[in-house]
Amino acid sequence: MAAERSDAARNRQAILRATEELLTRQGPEHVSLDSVAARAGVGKGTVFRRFGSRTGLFQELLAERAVRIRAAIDDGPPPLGPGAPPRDRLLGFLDELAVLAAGNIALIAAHEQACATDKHQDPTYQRWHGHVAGLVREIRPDADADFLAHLLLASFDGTLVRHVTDHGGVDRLRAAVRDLAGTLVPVPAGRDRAG
Amino acid sequence: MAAERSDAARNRQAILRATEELLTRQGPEHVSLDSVAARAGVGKGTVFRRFGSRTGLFQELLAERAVRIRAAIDDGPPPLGPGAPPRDRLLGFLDELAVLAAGNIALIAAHEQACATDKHQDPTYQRWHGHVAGLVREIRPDADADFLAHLLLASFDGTLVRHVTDHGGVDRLRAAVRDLAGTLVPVPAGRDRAG
DNA sequence: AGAGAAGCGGACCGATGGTCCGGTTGTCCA
DNA sequence: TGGACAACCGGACCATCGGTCCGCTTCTCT
Repeated sequence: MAAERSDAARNRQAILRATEELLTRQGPEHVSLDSVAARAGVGKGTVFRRFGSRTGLFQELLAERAVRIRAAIDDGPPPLGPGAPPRDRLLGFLDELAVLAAGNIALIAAHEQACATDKHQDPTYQRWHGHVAGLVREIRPDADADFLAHLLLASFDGTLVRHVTDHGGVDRLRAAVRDLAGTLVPVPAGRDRAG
Repeated sequence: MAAERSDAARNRQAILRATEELLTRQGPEHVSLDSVAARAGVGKGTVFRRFGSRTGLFQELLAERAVRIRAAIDDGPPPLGPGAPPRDRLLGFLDELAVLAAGNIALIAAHEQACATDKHQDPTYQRWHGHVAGLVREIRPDADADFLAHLLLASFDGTLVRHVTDHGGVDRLRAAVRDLAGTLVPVPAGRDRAG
């Protein structure tokens, strides 16, 4: 795993930026790898050599956007980072994801489309799922944490996010997710959130 | 809207059966319209004339599989049909969907893939969503019923269903969905389901 | 039986993801 | 500084797939 050659690194960046740009400019369905290559000013072969496939490209782009959250969870301050009560960590994490998703709808949609068959194989998704499932399991050992984690993450499905934020903005999504997770995961002791 | 010509009706059936067959025989991704046409013994044009598009074909196939549930909800006996308490109707409906989904994984997956961009436009999905959202709204007027309904239906995402039923069978899915909906939707008065 | 509409099939098209290889460029050592 | 080698580049090329089109066939109705 020697370091990338300088031209290779430059091209990788060019491709990523070009993809971002095209994603925000037009619907995610209309971003073909030809157009990405053209906009990045590289050959199509270069795109595939760097990212392996359409799927790989969007996976890497998502990973890049999610790196901040990842760091915050692994060793950031509470409530996201280790140390806080599991329920707080869960709600905090999902709130971060809501913001991320709302701000990257096109990317999310493209990512889903590209990963269609093997959605659960994506490293970023797996990390998210592992984190959520772990927290859920901690709080509700009786529940099907694996399933619930997948379901909670389904809140950030591209179509759904677009639909929700179109009528109510980011805050509607955040509120809905908070309510959802808050209801699914009991408060350790005491009162629940009254509407 | 005169009745279909007899050869047209025959071909429609042939196409639907061929699609079913290919879906169960191989992965949903590998069912191309060429192969459907070939297996049905008709020309490709016929497939498109009947169903408009790949999306239309899978939508119609799903509608056909769901017609039983639809009838049960519109004017069947409780708890699915009108008359039962909303919570019972909701849990009953979701349980039916769980069984349907588990028994038609390939179709569900193909349908999702085909409807990728406009998942929420599918008539069957809209009907399901409307039903669920209505019931949720009835029980929890304070909640974001629209969002919750989409999320509850996300339990039947193809990838998820396959994953869950692969490790635990239909019953795991049914139990998980029952627990999920049961938790999200409060019991009118009294105790909740322990363990 | 005959006429006209409805339907048929498969050649054809454009787009797209993915591959390949002859030529180019960066890197590293002398 | 120069040269040799590996890594990399680009874009022509390929296969597949959803979707269209139109000349020919078949059903239906009188």
